[in-house]
Amino acid sequence: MDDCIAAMASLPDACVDMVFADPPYNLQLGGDLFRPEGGRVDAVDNDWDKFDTFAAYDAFTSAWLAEARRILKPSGTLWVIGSYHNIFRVGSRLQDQGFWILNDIVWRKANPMPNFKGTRFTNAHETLIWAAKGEGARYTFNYRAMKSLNDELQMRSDWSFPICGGQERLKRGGTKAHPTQKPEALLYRIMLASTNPGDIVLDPFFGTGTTGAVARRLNRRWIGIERDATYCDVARERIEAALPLDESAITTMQSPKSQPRVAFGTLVETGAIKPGTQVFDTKRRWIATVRADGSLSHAEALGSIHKLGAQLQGAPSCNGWTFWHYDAGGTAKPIDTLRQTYILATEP
Amino acid sequence: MDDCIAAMASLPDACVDMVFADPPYNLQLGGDLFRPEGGRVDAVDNDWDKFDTFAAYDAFTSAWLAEARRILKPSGTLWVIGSYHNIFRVGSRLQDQGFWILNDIVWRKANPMPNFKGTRFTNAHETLIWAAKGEGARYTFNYRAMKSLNDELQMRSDWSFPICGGQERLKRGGTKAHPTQKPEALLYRIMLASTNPGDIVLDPFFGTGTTGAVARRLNRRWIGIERDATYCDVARERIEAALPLDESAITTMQSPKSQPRVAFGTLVETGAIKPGTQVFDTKRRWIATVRADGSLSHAEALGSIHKLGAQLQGAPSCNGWTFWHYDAGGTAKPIDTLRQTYILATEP
DNA sequence: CGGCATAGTGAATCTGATG
DNA sequence: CCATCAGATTCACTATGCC
Repeated sequence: MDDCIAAMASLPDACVDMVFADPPYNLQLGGDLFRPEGGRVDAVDNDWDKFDTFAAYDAFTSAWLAEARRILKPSGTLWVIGSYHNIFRVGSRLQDQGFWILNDIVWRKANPMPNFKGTRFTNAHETLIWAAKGEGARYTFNYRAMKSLNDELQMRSDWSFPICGGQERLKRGGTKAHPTQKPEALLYRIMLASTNPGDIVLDPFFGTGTTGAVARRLNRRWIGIERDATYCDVARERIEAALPLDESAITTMQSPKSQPRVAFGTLVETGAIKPGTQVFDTKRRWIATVRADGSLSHAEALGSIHKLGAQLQGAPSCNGWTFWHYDAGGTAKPIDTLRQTYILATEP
Repeated sequence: MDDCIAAMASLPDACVDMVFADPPYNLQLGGDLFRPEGGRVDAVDNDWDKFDTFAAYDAFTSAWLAEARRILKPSGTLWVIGSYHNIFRVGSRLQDQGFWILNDIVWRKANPMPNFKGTRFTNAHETLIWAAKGEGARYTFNYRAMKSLNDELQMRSDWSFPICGGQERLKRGGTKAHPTQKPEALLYRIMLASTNPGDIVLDPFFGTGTTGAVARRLNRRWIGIERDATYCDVARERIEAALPLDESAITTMQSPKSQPRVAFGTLVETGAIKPGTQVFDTKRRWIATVRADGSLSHAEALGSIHKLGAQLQGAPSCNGWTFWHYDAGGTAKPIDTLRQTYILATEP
């Protein structure tokens, strides 16, 4: 239970892998929170007052963003959720601070509250920003896990989830415990996409602890900052009840990138494919010969499986593992098959 | 043909009913990007999208927004479209100038370009901001027309349209006449929602004149500002050919209602089925385990509900929804039951 | 003329490890 | 810092051409 800026300030540099933030955006509520030190302008004019309010909100935003950026590891990422009231201000400030936006994500609400007066479009979505610590920074994106979640199609930037209600909605004395409780499904996808098991996730506006509950289920570590004691109580109770998922269920589809790398030369050395063997592309436009050092030759041309494939096609690059095939008892198989067999045989 | 700020400056105060702006996005692209099959992506590399710094982009944004606000009637509204590269900066500046945001609208693209390298989520939407001239200003919103367009349900803030292609995409010498032509359906909905017949619509970044063509069809007057002479030529030709639509054509402008597609992963995320749950076929020949990313595992085999079902049976394909079952209090039910329940619970 | 295979394309901040 | 190289990576839709 603490003010989020002060609490983050007490943490060391570069200590967390991900920050998820659901900052307040009701400009009236807790107005004094957003006042910059001594900057109160005694205004009567509405426009001036509004400017003052934006300036105060911006100062608050910049302050917590700066702390969040400081405590993020170089490879860490930031997630912020908001609506049109505040998201443009937040997005602009985080760009100013050097954060590098990776995606903006739209959460489409399956069952939003209607616009009762019929004066605008039904507000049926909220916006999330996903940002790395800076341009060119490395970051975690579990591409294969996301693709798997979406029936083997790339996960898009628009996500559909119902709003938080029913059993999931936490109550206190018959009424909702928190006005803007986020669905666990949203945090589930966020953490599965951009963190690994054991990573540390920090939420500076913890509320009733959705971030903590999902982190526990997915075997991530978490830090929650919340200054309202009642919310803290609700969160504690809830997270204790959240059961971690079994290790085997948490493992996700891995990208080939994270598999051990095997050189084609190793397959030649171990006898999986013999020097002198002929390899070819699917349409048999080119036939090349495997050499003792793991290179391929075709007429005068010579190079690695990738380089030769690219050169012959006149392409900028080529994945030799899937381009070149060998004859396996009458049927053509990509040489990648040999690599997979080798990996399976040598894995402990 | 003119610079947009100078051209707007030559107009009197409060003379237009609506401004639609599709400003440069400031994409900040790096080097060439190649597709997996080898082709090169034809990127937006035009000079008009190049800005040295955020500060330069912001100054440009504030300048054209100020002119747009000046020439708007008190009851007029502004529409701006952008992506995460620029929309937060634009939104923040327009709020600073006193514009009052009415909605942010998400254009969900039915057929976006994929993320070829698998490094981020597929960028599948763009964002529009709809704003009145100030807080409390009167404005036009044709609530009934929008509700009617949407099968008698309130129009939501997320709109689905295909990107502009096919016959609609304007060509010049065999290639696209403009790199970022917007679909007419988008402008159609915007004008139908927020203007009346005879109103004046101004577009400071006219391009190939989508705004003008739709305005003519809907019997609105228009002003287009464009400094590129070639774009102007294309626009003139196009608008001359644009004929007012009859009723039957209007109904075809609506996007076809797409069948709700639910990924198995969504059921895992929303807790409808938990990671670690065991699923099996009717004859219980195979038992598989649900994993956190919505894939199934069975011994060494691993894949989507469809892929794994096909693989185990040695079949070319398999409908995993009806093949796999779960234990529902003693009786086996196909996992499709869960999907149907989810659709019923979340469809508006 | 239809069906099917192949090719092309769209506002994109699009690799990572090693030397 | 840069250069080099292994090797991973795509969805929906339109247009064209062949049979």
